[in-house]
Amino acid sequence: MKIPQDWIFEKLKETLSEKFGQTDYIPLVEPCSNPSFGDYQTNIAFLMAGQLKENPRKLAEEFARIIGENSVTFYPEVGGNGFINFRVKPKAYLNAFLAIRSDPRLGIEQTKEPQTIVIDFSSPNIAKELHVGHLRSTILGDVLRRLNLFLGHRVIADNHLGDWGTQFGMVLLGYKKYGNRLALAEKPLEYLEGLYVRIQKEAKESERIKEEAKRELQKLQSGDSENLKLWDVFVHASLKELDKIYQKLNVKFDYSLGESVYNPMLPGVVEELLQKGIARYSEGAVCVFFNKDFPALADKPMIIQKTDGAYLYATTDIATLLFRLSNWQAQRIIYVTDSRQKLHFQQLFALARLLGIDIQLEHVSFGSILGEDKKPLKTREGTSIKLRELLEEAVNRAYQIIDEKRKDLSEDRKKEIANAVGIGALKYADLSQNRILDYIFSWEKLLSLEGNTAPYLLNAHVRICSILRKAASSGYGSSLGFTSLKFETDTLHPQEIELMKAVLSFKYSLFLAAKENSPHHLCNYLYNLAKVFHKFYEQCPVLGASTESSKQLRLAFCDFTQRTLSLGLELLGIEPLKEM
RNA sequence: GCACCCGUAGCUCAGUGGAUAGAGCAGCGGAUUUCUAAUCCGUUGGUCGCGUGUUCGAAUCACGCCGGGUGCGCCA
Repeated sequence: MKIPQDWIFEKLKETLSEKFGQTDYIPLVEPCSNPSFGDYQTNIAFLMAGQLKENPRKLAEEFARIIGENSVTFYPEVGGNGFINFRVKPKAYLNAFLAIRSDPRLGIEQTKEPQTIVIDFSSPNIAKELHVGHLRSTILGDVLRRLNLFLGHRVIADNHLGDWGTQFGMVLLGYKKYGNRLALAEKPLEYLEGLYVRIQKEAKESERIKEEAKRELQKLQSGDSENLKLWDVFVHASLKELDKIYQKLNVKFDYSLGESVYNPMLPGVVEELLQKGIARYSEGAVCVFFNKDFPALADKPMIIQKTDGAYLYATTDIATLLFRLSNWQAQRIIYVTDSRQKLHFQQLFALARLLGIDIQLEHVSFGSILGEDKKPLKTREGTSIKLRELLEEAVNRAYQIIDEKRKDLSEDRKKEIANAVGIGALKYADLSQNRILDYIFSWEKLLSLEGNTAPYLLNAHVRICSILRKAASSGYGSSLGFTSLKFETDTLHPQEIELMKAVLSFKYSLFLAAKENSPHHLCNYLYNLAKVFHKFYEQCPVLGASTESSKQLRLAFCDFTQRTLSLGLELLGIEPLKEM
């Protein structure tokens, strides 16, 4: 659906082609850098001036004259050296709002070119507990899944589990040496990780242990029935525990195809690459070299088979890529992993090109989570923090705040709210930051009720819900169905206009977040919307509005803002609480 | 050694070719018999790491330097 900003864009394009005979320029229309200039600005005159060798100011004035005053904007003003500034008529905002307000998708169309997108995220090594390091991939990937689904794509969320790697050699050996069926049944992941750590330590000190672990792995990979049986037990125990965490985080997958699935395909993959001359033997290992077409990878070969015949992470990733292509007809694959794997994905993508695969491949990388000392977040003992414990602490801290502020609520309700606020705050702290950067983890900032935080957004949502509840109890039902009244635009409060402007621009934040795989654009938008709403809330009484039509219109603003916040939070994987 | 990422207010961060660089926190000063103050308003605070260039215009692009991080043939 068209909003004033779209209208301005189209008007400019129309003017370009009809009056200037230009179809190449794409005018940039954005909110004015300073509100005193107007609502929206465009730099089109600068773009054209360069090539046409004209004075930008003169061009801008010509645009202004041609467009003139119209149903959407007042007469455009030319500012600076050639900016064209548009001031939107309140009536145009109101019309756009009224046209959009009953749309369940809030005026956002589904894409006309749906793609099949595979998102590879979370992807932990199993037989070990999830730790902080898994948090970013898990929630970032989940948001990308939600976002692309909402925009109308076919999305396949695939948890590429590390269920076949070296850790199993250690765990198998550990279990055979110190195994305890009861302990395994009780706390599977903790127990398995304990075994892993123990053997890893022993292996560091003893070559013999190292060899034994390696042998257990080889036995597993060559189909030894005892080891396979144990492996199966370990995997299932791990998955059960993992699911608990995913459930707490409200993260869902369509598939959880681990590395073991691709294991049978690996010899064929290597064989094919050798045959095609893409790979060759080097120092006993099979390598892919990227000499000519990929200068950045010139001296960075990709090893796909070790001297001892074993396959690697890279080999599995190639098999996985081929699988996703042939079984799912993937048109785009997004890998959500930390930025240290950048080189690996450059190699993988380059190899895909060598194989003639030309689908969209993206590495959505992200930085590390640091402690307040700017070093990787660790426990006091120096071990990595378990995700399970991090979630518990977030919820506990939220509970303490709620317990303090809401003595009136039942115990169960307080727990529910603490859960949503704690987990939401944890997710939001991560998502609201540019993913490329490392970020510094701070409980204080996380659960603060001020600033760019989940609790602040939730609070705005809660307040609106409270108004809507009160309205409903006095007969205003769902404001979606409210009667058609005539709304006077000249009595609109500036904050009402601000609020309309804010809710109408929701779609741009979604498009940007999806295009750049960066949810923080959506967070910034929602934060601004919550701020604008709070201002409106301070200055414009809703239930106590001076006229009936004003009251109903303000209820409609509340309703639409509520739905926008609610959808935005849901896309971020945060539960939009109705009270807190 | 080479490659990539980062450097913006005391702190945490937005802003990646547009006008006078923004927010939050912290600090200071105000507002509440509330549509939930879990809020709002005002205010202090900047050689955008440094230098040179490209451009009508640079925090943003190019090159060089400084500082921090990450990666670089048998880990994932």
